[in-house]
Order: sequence, then C-alpha cells, then structure tokens
Amino acid sequence: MPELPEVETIVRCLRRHLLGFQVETVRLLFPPIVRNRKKSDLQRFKGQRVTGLRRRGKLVLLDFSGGLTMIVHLKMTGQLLVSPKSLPPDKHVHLAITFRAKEEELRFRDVRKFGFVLGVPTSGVNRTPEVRDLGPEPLALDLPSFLDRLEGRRGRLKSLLLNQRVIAGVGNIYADEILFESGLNPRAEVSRLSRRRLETLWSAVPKVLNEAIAFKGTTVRDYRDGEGLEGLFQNRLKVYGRQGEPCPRCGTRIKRIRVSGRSTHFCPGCQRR
DNA sequence: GCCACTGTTAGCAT
DNA sequence: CATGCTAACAGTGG
Repeated sequence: MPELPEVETIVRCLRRHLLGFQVETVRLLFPPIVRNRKKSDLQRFKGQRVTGLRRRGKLVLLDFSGGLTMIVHLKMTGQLLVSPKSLPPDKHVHLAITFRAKEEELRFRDVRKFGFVLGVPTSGVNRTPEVRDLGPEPLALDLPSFLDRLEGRRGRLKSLLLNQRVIAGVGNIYADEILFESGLNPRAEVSRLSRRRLETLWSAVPKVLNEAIAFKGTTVRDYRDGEGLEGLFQNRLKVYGRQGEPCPRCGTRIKRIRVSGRSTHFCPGCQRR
C-alpha cells in the first residue's frame, strides 16, 4: 500500500517522535520479517540513538549512532507505529523497539507479512541490493535524465511507471493518477510515445506526488502514519477506485481494466492515447 | 464455505 | 537483458 507519499508522511511523522532517542530493547516477535542472515544482528541497535529518518523510493531508512541503519519496506500492509508500551500489541506486530525515557515504542506491524526489516552499516546502505537497484527519486529528476531512463524501453506505459528500477516510489494508485493527470493511456506503448507526451508525463509525476504528500497520503484500507492516522488524499483521487463515476475533466464514465496484472483506472474520454 | 480481490515485488518463464 | 505473470500472506466482501 504505502507508495512514495505515504512513506514520506511516515518518515516525517517518525522524525518528530523518535529523533535523538536511545534504543533500550529490540523485541523480534516474528523473525522471518528480518532479512539479515543472522536475526540477532538487530540486537546491535541496542544503546544507539536515532540520528535521522530518510526515505528512498518506498523504503524507510532509520539511521542510528554507531553507524547503523535499519531499512524497512512496508510492501502492501506494513505499518510503522509509535504506540504506548501499555497498549498490548496485536498478533500482527512483528518487531518492537523501546527507547530510554520514552513511554512509546516503535512497532513494525504487517498483516500480510510481505514487508521486511534489514539492519546494515550506514556506509553500505547504497550498496545493499534493495537500495542499489532503485531508479532515481521522482521529486528530484530533471527532464533530460527522465528521458534518458526511458530511452530504449518498451512495454505498457503503466508498467514503466511501476518499475522501481526506472523511477523509485510510484505504485498502483499514483501510477493511475499520474496517467490521468498526463492524459495518457495506461496501455500506451512506451517506445511509441512522442517526446512531447513524455514531457507531459514527466511534469505530472512530481505534481501528483507532491499534492498527495501535502494531504498526507492515501488510505484505501490499511495505510496509517506513525501515529496511526489515516491519510486525506483518498477524497482527492481523480480515477483510482472511481470506476463508474464521471470523469472530473470530461464527464465520461471512468473505466477499470487490467494492465500487466494490475487493476487500472482511467478515463476513456481524455486518456485515449 | 468458496472464490475473487487487494496498495508490492522476487523469482521464474518467455 | 528486458518484459510479463505469479505466488508469497492474510483479510474482506460477495
């Protein structure tokens, strides 16, 4: 679920709550969510202070003193929650970190268990495959670099937006919204798009993502920020989940189709190609 | 109860 | 190498 705007919102929220606190205990309740060979690697974080929170694509990076970083991917249903220690965790909480002189603990909760946590040296973050294989950040991507990335690519336009090696952070919801904003068809063949259309696409990407960040992300079902709060952008979605409703631009009924295995929402009126 | 569906992506097939 | 499908898991809704 969490795509770039949701992860960005979580990171900003956790920053306010966790920065400077020193880890007291690390409780691993469901070891398979840890991607390190040795699950005990996470115990190295004990005694370290939180020095920073960052986002890369859809990954959350928690930096600690002692040169350690915790990489978290929330996949479909993962959550990072700051919860009172007095509130008993439910069965979907797989990791809990307590801090000195803090009544709340940080919990990694994930109903579907697709998400993961990985402890690495901060100096090696960019060399870990999860980070290394990501494309550029869409909010800091100039037009020439964008066009370079698409050079020689083929396939459906939507698959391209979803490909994290091309651009990092766009998922199913925002891919649909970006394509609507651009007036481009999700099934368009990438290699046949004019330069002008690619330019339109390029400008729509940060436009949609920044607006979604301003509204603290989209809650369809599971997404919550670090405080357990829902996003507000779901009310402002133009096409995602709005099949059967009139297009806000031209009034045509929004359709829902399947593109490379993903449910896809678009307006047949203003996204003809 | 059964079946289809879900916001991601690794791993395999083509 | 690039691109396309599917399964991994759990829950929900028809």
